[in-house]
Amino acid sequence: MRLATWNINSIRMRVPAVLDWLQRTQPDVLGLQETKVTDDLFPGDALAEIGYSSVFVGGKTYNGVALISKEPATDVRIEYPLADIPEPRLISAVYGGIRVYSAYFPNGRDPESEHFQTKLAWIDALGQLVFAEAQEGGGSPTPMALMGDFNVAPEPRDVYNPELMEGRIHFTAEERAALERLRERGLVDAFRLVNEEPGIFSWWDYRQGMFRRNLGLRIDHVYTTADLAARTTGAYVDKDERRKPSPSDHAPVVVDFDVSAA
DNA sequence: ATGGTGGGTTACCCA
Repeated sequence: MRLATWNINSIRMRVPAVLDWLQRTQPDVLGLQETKVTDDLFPGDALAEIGYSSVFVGGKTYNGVALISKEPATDVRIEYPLADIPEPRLISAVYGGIRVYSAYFPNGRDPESEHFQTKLAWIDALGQLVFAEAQEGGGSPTPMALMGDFNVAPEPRDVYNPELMEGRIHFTAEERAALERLRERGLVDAFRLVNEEPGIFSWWDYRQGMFRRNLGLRIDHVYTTADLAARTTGAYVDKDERRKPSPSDHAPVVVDFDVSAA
């Protein structure tokens, strides 16, 4: 099973890029963030023409998330407001018995701002929600893949200059601790199970030639429950996509799982 | 410390 996550920074600006990428990459499920489109204008028809079905929730100008899949989604949940943030930042659905989330974590803006505290509260509320959903029904927990733009670089090897970035937005101790709490509860950074090198990033600021100089952050993640993580077979960031004309500021992150005997 | 770039029902916007 191939899962992918991509902050697309306007789906309408990049319909041809998404169609081309899907056809070349063939993910089973792609989570998109920052679709920046109302539901009536989501390009579901163009995706359906290449064999992908879509579920989505969005709004004008900001935010918006979607799940694009080969097999139709079941038990779709549009999950907001979360922690009192009334923005479409979370959607999930079940594919092959796995609940897959596309999540757009709040940016936080500045560690001194109220938006930063709201971000931390949102992450903790997300943790409460996903584990509660996994336990529904009382039997064995539903396997899960929580993927999206987390807006947090979890470790020093995930930022281009740990000393410079320490304490700045996306790399504060508080944000790292919030992700650590997700991992302590059983989620695993599947990417890092198979790809341990430093200097692998998923986002580069549009400004100051940051991409050209490879000054970025790894803030887009695929966190899975341990049962699924144990089946991780590969992971990569599709940096070529960020090189193209008019790219999103994020590159797609792809993680493969062998679920054949699951 | 600032601003650079780029998205979008172009805003004292947000990333």
